Amino acid sequence: MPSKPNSITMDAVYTAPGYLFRRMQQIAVAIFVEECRAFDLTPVQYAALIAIHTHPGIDATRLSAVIAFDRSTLGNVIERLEAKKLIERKPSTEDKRVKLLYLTRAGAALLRDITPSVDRAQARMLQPLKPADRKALMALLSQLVDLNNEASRVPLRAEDALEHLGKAG
Amino acid sequence: MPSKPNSITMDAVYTAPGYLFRRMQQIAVAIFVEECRAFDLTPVQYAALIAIHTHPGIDATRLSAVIAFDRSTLGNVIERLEAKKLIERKPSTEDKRVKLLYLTRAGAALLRDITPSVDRAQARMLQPLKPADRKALMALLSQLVDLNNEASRVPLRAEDALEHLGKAG
DNA sequence: AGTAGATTGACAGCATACTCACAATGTGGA
DNA sequence: TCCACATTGTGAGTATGCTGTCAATCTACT
Repeated sequence: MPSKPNSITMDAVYTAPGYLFRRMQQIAVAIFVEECRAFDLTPVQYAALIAIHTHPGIDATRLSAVIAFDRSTLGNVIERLEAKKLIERKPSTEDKRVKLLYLTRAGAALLRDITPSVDRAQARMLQPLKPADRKALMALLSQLVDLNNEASRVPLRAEDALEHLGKAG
Repeated sequence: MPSKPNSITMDAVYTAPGYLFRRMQQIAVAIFVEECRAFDLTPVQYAALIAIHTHPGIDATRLSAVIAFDRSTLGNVIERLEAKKLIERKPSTEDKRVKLLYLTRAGAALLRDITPSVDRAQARMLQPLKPADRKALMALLSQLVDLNNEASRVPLRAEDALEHLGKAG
């Protein structure tokens, strides 16, 4: 079924990098949610919990840099995590604008319990590929994400997380 | 900077396939929007326009299958495209439930004019990689998306688009 | 013919993901 | 000191992306 020359076809969509990235993200989220259904946690909420666990007492702005997540959106995510009693917000004594984030005991427990499900989800995403191809894909994608970091609206700033250590009480 | 054994660190996030897919999608959308700012068109709206151009008279349900896009969301996308006068909705004479989708003259013109910008955006997404690596990444990702098609909530059904041909007036 | 079940588009609701704007607060330079 | 500027959290607004449900309609089976 040859297409007319000069005509726009669906190939312009199906073979475009952007389309493949969108599809893969869709698939990844679907697999994550399915595997973690029992815990009622989204991929973003999981990333936020991990970051707060790794950097107790981090504030929202720094958290957004650490997980490359828009600050406005993060506000809602934090609200939901707080409503589920997985994290706590405590005002900083040094800066009245800042609210520091901590895992609750329930949050820490959930993080421990959900790990096997998350690992299963991550494995499932790559499962259809041969092991060597999985490694190759991850290597290329890591590179590309790193090299394109500044192109996104919210670049990843992993080192930002360390700043609060000098200030915290 | 060694981490404690048994402790959960940010590596659990940064090296996870799901996180890389999310980051890459974020970056891809940012680049697309930036390149196509003059046309005020999102990646999803672009995909929908291409699909309607390729399959004039398609209905919303089949369109959602052709671009692997959730039907509920697609309703809003169609509304916005209609508001911008890029597409038209005409009731089907054969099935009173169905509304058939067509590009307007303005929609066709925009599709023609935006193509260079879209191509530039797609190229920019992969630019940081060496040409051979770009090909390798796209090949692996195409494979993975295809093999994982059923895992997503809205699997791609490219062949669905052909069904309306037998029915249309 | 008539009805059970499927399909279609629409709607409500939740969760990302971004824009811009704003008040409260903090910081550094004149 | 005081004032311009930056930062922090928050809010409104838009756009995906999903879950449901619903009425209208169509199809297939009896």
